[in-house]
Amino acid sequence: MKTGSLDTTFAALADPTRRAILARLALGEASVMELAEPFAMTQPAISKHLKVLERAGLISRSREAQRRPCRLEASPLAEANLWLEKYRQFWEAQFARLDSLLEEIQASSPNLEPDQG
Amino acid sequence: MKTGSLDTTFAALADPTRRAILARLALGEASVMELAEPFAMTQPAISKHLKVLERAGLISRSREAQRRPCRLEASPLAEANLWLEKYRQFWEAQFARLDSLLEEIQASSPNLEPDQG
DNA sequence: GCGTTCTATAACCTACAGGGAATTTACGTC
DNA sequence: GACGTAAATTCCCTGTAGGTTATAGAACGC
Repeated sequence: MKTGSLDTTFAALADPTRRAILARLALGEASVMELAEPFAMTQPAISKHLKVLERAGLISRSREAQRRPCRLEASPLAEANLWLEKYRQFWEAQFARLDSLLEEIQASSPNLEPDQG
Repeated sequence: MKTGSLDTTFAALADPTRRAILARLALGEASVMELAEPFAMTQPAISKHLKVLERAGLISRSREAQRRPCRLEASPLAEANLWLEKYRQFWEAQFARLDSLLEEIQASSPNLEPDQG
C-alpha cells in the first residue's frame, strides 16, 4: 500500500504546500478543511496534495463522521533521512573547510583588531 | 547562485538518475561522459540532469581541458537533513510502537517456541 | 586551419503536476 | 426522504519534467 520509495517521498516533499501540511500534522490530526484553511487554494487542490502525501505513505486517513482526519506517518521520512545520512561526512567536511577558511581570513585581516574599532 | 531552497533540493533528489549521479560523485569528481556511462540515456539527457543538480546547488563544475568535471556539493543535503530531523521524534515513536506490537505478537504465539522447530 | 572529442543548446514530443470550477459521493440531521 | 456539510472526483487548462535527435561551441592534436 505505502509506496515508500525515495522517488515518491522526495517528490512529495518538494512542494511547499505539502511540507506545510506535514508541519501542521506534526501538531496533531486534522481534517481536510482544517488543513486547507491556511492556504489560498481550493479544497480540491488540497485533496490532491493529500492524495500525493498518502501515496507516498506520509499520511494516513481514517473516518470520523463526514470528516476524514489525516495523521502523519513518518516512516518514509526515516527512509529519506537514512539516505541523506550517507552524505553527512561530505557536508561536515565542507563546513569544516569553510570554518578554517573563515579563521584564516580573520587571522589575516588586521582591520578587525580590537584597537582598530 | 546556489538556490539552496528545500523545494529545488527535494525536487532534484526525487529522480533516481540524479541520486545515482550523486552517489557516483561521492566517490570523487567525474566528467559528464563518465557520469553518463552507466545509464541507458543520451548525453544531453545527462547534461539536463546535471543542470538540475547544479541549480539546486548539489554539484559544481570546473574546467579541465574539454572536460567539465563535476564535484559533489553537499550543503543542500545538510539543509534537507535539518528539515527532516524535526520529524525524527515521530518516526522513532512509530517504530517504538511497532516494536512493542511485535513483542506482543511473539509473546502470544506458542508455535514459535524453541521446542517446536 | 582541420578534424576530433567533450559538452551544451535548441527544437520537439509526451506525460504529468498543480491549479480552478463544477459535480458527485458519503455521512449525519431533521 | 430532504437537506447540509465534508471530501472526493471529474474535466479542463497551463506549465514543466524528462527524454529524444540534431546542432553548435569549446578545447585539444595535428
